[in-house]
Order: sequence, then C-alpha cells, then structure tokens
Amino acid sequence: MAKPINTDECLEAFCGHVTHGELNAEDKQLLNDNRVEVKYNKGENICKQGSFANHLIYIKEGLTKSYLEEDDNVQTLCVNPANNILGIQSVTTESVFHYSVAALEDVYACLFDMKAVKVIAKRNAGFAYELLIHSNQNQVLTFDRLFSLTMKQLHGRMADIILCLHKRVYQSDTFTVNLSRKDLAELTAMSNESATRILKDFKDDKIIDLDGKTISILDKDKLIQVSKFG
Amino acid sequence: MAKPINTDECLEAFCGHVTHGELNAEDKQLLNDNRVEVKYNKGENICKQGSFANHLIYIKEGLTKSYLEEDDNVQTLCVNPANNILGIQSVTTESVFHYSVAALEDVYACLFDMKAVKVIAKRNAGFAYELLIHSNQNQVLTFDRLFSLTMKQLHGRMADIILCLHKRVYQSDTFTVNLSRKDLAELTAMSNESATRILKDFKDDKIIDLDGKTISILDKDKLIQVSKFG
DNA sequence: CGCGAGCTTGACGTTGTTCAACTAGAGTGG
DNA sequence: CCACTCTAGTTGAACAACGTCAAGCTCGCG
Repeated sequence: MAKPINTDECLEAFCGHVTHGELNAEDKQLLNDNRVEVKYNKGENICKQGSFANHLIYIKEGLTKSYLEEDDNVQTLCVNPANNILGIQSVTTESVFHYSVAALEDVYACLFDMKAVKVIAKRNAGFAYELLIHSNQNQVLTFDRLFSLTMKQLHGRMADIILCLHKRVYQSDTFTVNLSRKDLAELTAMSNESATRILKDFKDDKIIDLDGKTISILDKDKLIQVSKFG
Repeated sequence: MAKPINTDECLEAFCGHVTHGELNAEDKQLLNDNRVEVKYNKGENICKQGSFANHLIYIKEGLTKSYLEEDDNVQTLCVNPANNILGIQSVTTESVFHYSVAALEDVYACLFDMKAVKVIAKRNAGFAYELLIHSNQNQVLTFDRLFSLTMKQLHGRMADIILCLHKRVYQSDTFTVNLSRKDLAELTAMSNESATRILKDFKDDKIIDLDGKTISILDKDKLIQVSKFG
C-alpha cells in the first residue's frame, strides 16, 4: 500500500506549471488541505473513463497516455508529458472522467479534491483563466488529432504521431519510447501489423531509424511531407 | 453591406445563455462597448480557420456547422444549435481560429472584441468559469466525435450523427436538415456515395424514413444498436 | 536450453472509395 | 409550355486501402 506523502515540492510544481502564480495564500492552503500525492507504477491505471471524478490530477513526473475506450475498442488520444493536468473536463461537467489514463512509466501525481478546485475556480479569476488555458490547449490538440485520424491514410497518421511525440513530448530527434507496436497502433487507429509495416517503410525510405524502441528522426522535412500528402 | 445594429436583446441573450448572470454592470458595459451584431446569410462563412480571431462569436439565432480544413480536406466537427459561442479556444491561445464555421441557415450573431472578453475573464471568476464550462462541454463532444469517427464503420458513424442531430440540435424524432449528402458525408468522414448507400440501408431496414431532406427516426433503439455494433 | 510475448511477414478477404453512367428536379430562356 | 442545362442524388462495377489470419522469427528470461 502506498504511503500517504505530502511534499511541498509537488504543490509548488502545480502552482508554478499549472496556475502560474495565480493562487493566493488562502487558495493555496485550501488546495493543500485537500490533496494527496500518489505514485503510480508503470502500466497502472491513473483514472478510468466513466468512473467518478472526485479529483483533478496533476502529473508531476512521468509520461502518461490518455485514451478513450468503449467495449473492446481503444483510441489513444495522446502521450502526455509531465507537468500536466488531467481530468479538467470533469471540473465543470457531471463528475465522471471522460477518458482513461495509464502510466507509461513510473508516475508521481498529486490529486486535488474536485470540490476544492471548483470552489477556487469560482472565486479566483486568475485560476479559472489558467484552467481555461489548459482546457483550450487540450481542445486544439484534440482537433489536430481528429483531423489527422480521420482525413489521412496510414503513412500520414504515423508521421503525425512521430512528429507529435517529437514536438510535444521528447523534444529531441532521437527518443526512446515506452510504446509497444500495439500502443503505436492505438495512437494511430490502425492494426498492429500495419504499424509494423509503416515503420518499416519509413526505415527503408531513410526517414527514421529504428533500434528497438528508439526512434531517430533522420529526415524531418520528408516526415512533414508524408504527414501532409502521405 | 450590413448595417451596424446593436440590440439589447442580443446582449441579454448572451448574458442569459452563456454567462448565466455572472456579468456585473461594469463588465456588461465593457462588453456592450466592444461588440457588433451581424447577420450572416445561409451558406456564408462566419469564421475561417487560421485567420485572426479578434472576436468571440455568439450565435443568437440559426444553425451553424463548424469544420476543420486543410488543403482540400474537410472534416466537419458538428452542427451547432443557436445560443452557442464559437471561437472560445482563441480566447487563450494565439489568436487564430482553430476551425471554420459556416451558416447553415440565416444566422444572427454578436461579435465581442476578444481583448474585452479576455479582460473580463481575467478579473471575473464567474465569467471565466462559464467559459470553462463551455470549453469543457466542447471538449467532451469532440471526444465523442473522435471515437465515433475512428473506431466505427460507416453504419455506426451515420447512426451516431443522426443521433447527435436528434439530441443536440433538433430534439425531435422528425427533423428537416439543411444538409446535403455532401454535408452528411463530411460529418461522418465518408464519401458522398457511401452516405447515400447507408441512408438507403437505414430506410430499407425501417430504422429511419427519408423524404427529401426530412429525416424521421422510426426505430431509435435499433439506431442506438447500430451506433454500438454497426 | 526452451519458453513465451511481442514483432514481422505474406496471403487473402473485407470495407469503403473512385469512377462513370444515369436519374430527378429546379431554374432558365425561347 | 416545352426543350435545355445544371446540380444533387443514386446506382453499379472496378479498384485500392487496410484489416485479419496464420505462420515464422527474435529476444529476454527463467
């Protein structure tokens, strides 16, 4: 059983990365009184679509993936870098999570009681505005994904997700992903086998290099080209 | 050329339907000083993806459709009922519209200067919270659409959009849509021809009735069934 | 050394698009 | 009032894209 811990560091990280100093002492105290820190092991579920969303999730450390599920169908939305909040939609809507989140590596999170978050959002315009910023950023990302997934063929979708991982998550031309072929397939809405084939095509065309789970972008221009017309 | 008009009615509708009375006299005045009312004719463009978003759009009257576009590809996001705001993403992100919107019928809109909206959002927590509500609702809808479009086959997607129009827009079992086959195809990410075929299948199976542009839902349970397993 | 999970590869079937021909209805001009 | 045209919608056939299935491969791990 995880031990309850409550470090200042985690609260400060939230205040710095998410609310950008918009919280006054009183609000900070309220948040501090209504939070817990949790470590999730790689592979564990952080939240489950459809279950009660009693807390807003701040990811201090570790990569996560968010995904939609229904019956046996899974559509991965995206891989999320650290310093991110999850479950923001549930602050204002009926309180269930609208997607599931799983830990791609060991994750350190801080859970804030939703009621406290709501109270602060309703009285602190700066905080509400920061939440709005996050919600909107999320929405724009979702638009990108939606367009990519519905209007592009396999090669374009795979190129998009590699570029997305590069830009949004790893910020390096070479990165080692904690993603199986199945994960990549669920990100790009294709079958495992197709994911394998497309990656091989990219490798044959010297667009990327593959070494196990390490992806190196060799020709970014071409990758962007494929993203557009592939 | 449209004449500048500024009716109280339009401002009051915005305050009632969007901000739910969260605006005080001062904020209301600021908004009133920074808005224009515009009528768009059926078929006209209300905003264009990628262009400067200098205003938040409140639709007082008339159906609209929002869509993503790139080159010649179009993915329609949804048909939007009246009493809705559009362009909310651009309040906080770099100021361009992230989607285009077109009028499906004559539309009466009120445009609020984005700077004024921003000023109010940053000082009025209630207003910011209402914007967050809208942004989040939007996001949840987009998740639904994303899942539908990526994980379901043609019949399921068409069933979903008929149900969406029924629930979100017309709220009646029989409704006349201002949508061509092409529009329906763009909503469901399929070809015109496929849209025709699927609708015919539904009619043959007595799930819906079709008379020109009027759709009648005959067997809602079956439609939901198709949405799930089609 | 052998086992099993994840990955790869090829053959084949399904789904949905594209293309082309045809039809129906709405608007136009003689 | 009747040809004429134009557009939206329909239909069928060919084709491409992609998923499914099955077999084989690789590599980490007991």
